[in-house]
Amino acid sequence: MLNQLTQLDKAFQALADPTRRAMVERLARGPVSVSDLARPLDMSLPAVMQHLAVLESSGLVQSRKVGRVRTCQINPEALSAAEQWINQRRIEWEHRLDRLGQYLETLKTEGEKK
Amino acid sequence: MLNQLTQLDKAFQALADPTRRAMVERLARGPVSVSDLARPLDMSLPAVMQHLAVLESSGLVQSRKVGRVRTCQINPEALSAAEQWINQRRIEWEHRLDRLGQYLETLKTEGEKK
DNA sequence: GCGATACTAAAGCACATGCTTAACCAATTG
DNA sequence: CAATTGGTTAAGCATGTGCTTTAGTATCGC
Repeated sequence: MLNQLTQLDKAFQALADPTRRAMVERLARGPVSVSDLARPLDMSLPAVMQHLAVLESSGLVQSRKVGRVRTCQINPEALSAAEQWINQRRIEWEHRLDRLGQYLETLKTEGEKK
Repeated sequence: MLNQLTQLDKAFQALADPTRRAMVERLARGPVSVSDLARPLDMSLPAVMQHLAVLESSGLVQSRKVGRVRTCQINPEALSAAEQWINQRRIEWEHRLDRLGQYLETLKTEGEKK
């Protein structure tokens, strides 16, 4: 719960870039090699490598090299950590609205008693 | 679905900063004025204003000024847009694993027939 | 072994980000 | 109306980000 905050920083920052989101979208359909990952992207291979490094250091993606080809995979756990942070804020907000609604309802019925 | 990509960039980028996440956490518990929002944060008011500007341009937060006090509120729609993007990638990945599992299961029963 | 393939490492550069301080304005409050 | 409170603007600066190019180093297929 301590260093995890830093992991959230990294996860959201990784997802903030459209190129990296495109990479994640591709990886969600299955593991791919670096050069396959790079093929549809309009930039140099080193640039893609740098994006991959960001994704890996955020924990969103893992990769391992076999022979000369590095294969990348999504890590759903890191993905759901980010998802849950957002989810909790939304839930919290909605509960607040519920309580507010109940309160207003109380005021209303109190008013009717008079 | 077109400009929304840019909105996703902004939403994730907004959430990538721990100060801004702290602000969102505070706002999830209810609307607050700018100076109340700033109070627990260890930085100048202008710095907080700049973070607020980022949150607003991402659509995650809305604010309006009455008299001399600006009150900030969370916008759950923008929050859930980001949440859903992540969710879809995770779902996609899990479905892939399901299909893979079924395929392996098929291979297994095929093998048993022999 | 030898060329092609698949990455990797390093340096450099333009632009964005996250602060700061120093004014400044506009509603309240006494 | 003067002082305070709550917010805003602008400028400046250190550091970070997203590329590029150039120059490698390991495999792989013949």
